[in-house]
Amino acid sequence: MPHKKQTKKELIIQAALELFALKGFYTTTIPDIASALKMSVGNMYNYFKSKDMLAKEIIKYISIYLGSKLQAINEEPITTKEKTKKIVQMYFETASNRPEMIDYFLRVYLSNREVFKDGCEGMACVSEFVTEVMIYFEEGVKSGELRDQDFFSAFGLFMGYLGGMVFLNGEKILPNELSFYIDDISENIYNALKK
Amino acid sequence: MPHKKQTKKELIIQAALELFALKGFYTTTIPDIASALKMSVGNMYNYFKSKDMLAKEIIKYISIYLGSKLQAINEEPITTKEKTKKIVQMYFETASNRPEMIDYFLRVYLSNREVFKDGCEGMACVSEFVTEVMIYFEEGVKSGELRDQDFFSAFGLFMGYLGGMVFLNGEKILPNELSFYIDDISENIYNALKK
Amino acid sequence: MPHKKQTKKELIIQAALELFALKGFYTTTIPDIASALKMSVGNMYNYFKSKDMLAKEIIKYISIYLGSKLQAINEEPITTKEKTKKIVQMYFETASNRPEMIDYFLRVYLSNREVFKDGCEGMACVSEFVTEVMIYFEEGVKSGELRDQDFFSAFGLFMGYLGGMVFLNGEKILPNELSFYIDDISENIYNALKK
Amino acid sequence: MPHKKQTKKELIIQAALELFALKGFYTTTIPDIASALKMSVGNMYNYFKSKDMLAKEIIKYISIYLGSKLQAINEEPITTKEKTKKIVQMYFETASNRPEMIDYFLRVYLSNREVFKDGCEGMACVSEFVTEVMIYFEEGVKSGELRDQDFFSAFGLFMGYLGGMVFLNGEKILPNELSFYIDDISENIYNALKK
DNA sequence: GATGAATGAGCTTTCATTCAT
DNA sequence: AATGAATGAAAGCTCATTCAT
Repeated sequence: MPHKKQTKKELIIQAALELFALKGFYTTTIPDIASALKMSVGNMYNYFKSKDMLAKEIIKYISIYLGSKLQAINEEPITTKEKTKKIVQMYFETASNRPEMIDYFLRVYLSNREVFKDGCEGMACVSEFVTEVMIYFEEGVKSGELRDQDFFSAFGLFMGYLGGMVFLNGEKILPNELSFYIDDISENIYNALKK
Repeated sequence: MPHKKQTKKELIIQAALELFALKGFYTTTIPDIASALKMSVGNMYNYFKSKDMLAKEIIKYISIYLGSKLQAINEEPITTKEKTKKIVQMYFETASNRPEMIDYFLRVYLSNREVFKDGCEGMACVSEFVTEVMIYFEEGVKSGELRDQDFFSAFGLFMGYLGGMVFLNGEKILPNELSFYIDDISENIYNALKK
Repeated sequence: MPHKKQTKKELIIQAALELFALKGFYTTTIPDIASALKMSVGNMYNYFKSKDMLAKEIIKYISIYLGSKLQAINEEPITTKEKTKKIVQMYFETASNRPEMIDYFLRVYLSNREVFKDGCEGMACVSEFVTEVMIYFEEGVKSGELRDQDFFSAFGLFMGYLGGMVFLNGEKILPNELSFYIDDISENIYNALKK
Repeated sequence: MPHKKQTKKELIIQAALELFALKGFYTTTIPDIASALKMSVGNMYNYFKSKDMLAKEIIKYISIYLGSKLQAINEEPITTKEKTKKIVQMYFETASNRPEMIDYFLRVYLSNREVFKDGCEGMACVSEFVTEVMIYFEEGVKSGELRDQDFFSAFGLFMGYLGGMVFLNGEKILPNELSFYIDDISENIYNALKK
């Protein structure tokens, strides 16, 4: 029954994702995850070779999830300015509805180099996501809306900015909800990138 | 000899800062730090109550260090546009010359909530730094150069952007050195914040 | 189908024998054996009650195998001196052609007392083999060729010597192949035992 | 206090040696050893890097112990025939008084290849012992008492024979005490090796 | 007979912290 | 202030065995 196995693997990914994002990679133990799933520790290892491998599968999972959301926006017949806002909106919505996704990205993936060293070189484990940002940017340049600057500078702005805001929100030091900032921020970003 | 104690405390902070930034908080052990200092493990505990307390002292130390650099820029009689560039420059220079400072900020402080939970609520442990960003921003607004938007939105942009670039640089996926991007980035930021 | 069951049981014994001899009893897992046989772990347990029981059945199997080889030699109408050489020859041939047999004997059976404690007391699990050595010895005494010493002293010489040589060969520290030593060794043994 | 550390290391070696010899390498746990010493598990690791390393240090210790006993015999101004008997005697006395030494050799070292693979290649970890056997043999040849056969053939005889007897004794299937066989066995060996 | 997911006890090893010296 | 041996809880991971299908 390969389908059932797939299903259980995803259950594990989901539970581990939430715990890693909430408590951190090193402070979440395999028994923590197993008991959240009412599953035995030993059985966890029938689905993942090691804690590190699990962490890597999770970031892939997130990359695919966010990448597909971005792809949908990229495919809409709208201006780059409108896409910019939609992306910010999507990012903040994800941060609200599935905060573990963004938190994992920021707090587990970006911060524990040693875990992702082997197997996630460069952006190998987040390629689906990065690719879509690249498409957004290149189409904006092609259509004449965006300045043709170095992609990584633009990428750093976009992702750093959004990540920074989500972080501040997580620290509960933003006076308003994330959604409150959507207009300001997408305008800031667009202003920074436009021709 | 309280002076000498202060000195040794700083030596510990410096060594721990480097190791935590390089290897991560959980993968750096107290014996690691002690042996880097050719000091006994037991003696370390004469200067710090616990590994967590050491981590908190380090972030304070960084906050004061970066805060004073920012203060110097804030006090210069130049336009906000010029300040913006100088801040970007200073940040990237720090990232080049003392990478452990920025890395610690990004990879230890921002990512290990559980460690800083008690004692660093809100921005308590980085107040010196945040205060100077606030001053930069408020003076820019007062002088009429910057739009009077929510401070945290501006802060998130500034810090998220710069942090994102340093992260990309650390991952060795930037095609150029950080200094290459100073103009682009300070322009992007200024464009995003200006009136 | 009791016959088919016997067959599969022997397949398991053969595979387990090879793996135990090669990798050791404790470092060979039941899944190792099962996957070598392309059989499920659960099904293995339809044929053997436990890993220990499997180990015991294997040593019996080896005892019967070697015992029958010895019996054939014992039944030949030749002198004890000639038999001695034939036994050495047979032992070394087995060590060359089916090294797992001798290795299992030396490295699994002789070394893991705790496994064979219950059920293989004394020489219970190698009786077929020991019995034939006994016959060889007693006939040699009866015929006047061998000195009538304590059987176990003779047995220890014979088996210890051969085992020691096979061990040295396995360690790859013998400068020559085992067959090179057949004459020397059978002469040494015969000299030691003769009247 | 390096002396104290040395002392404790030897205590650990002695306790581990006994337990490994008695219960086997894999069935003896580090907690077993620690509690036999009334020492904490963690502290054990201040003296040995791993269970495997401990096993390797033990075999070295035994090699040195037996080597020095052999050396004393080798240095006596007696015939090779007399030395032969003394060696058998010494070996059996050790097997009686410190059975863990011989048992470890036979049941742990000889049988768990995988443990000693790295660091004990060839006879690297038993060189002290083997060297003395070599000296015994070569001097016997030089003095004209022993036949000049391949050393390893002689070594296999000697050690295999003695090991086999100790094994049979351990299995409690020898009708007499080991010492009972000293004359028989040393005569057998001498007859086998003499010119 | 056959499967392989599931269990859970138990292993080796690590490490923050303490404390006698 | 300084040492580093000692502690012991807890981690990641393994594997013989079971059992629902």
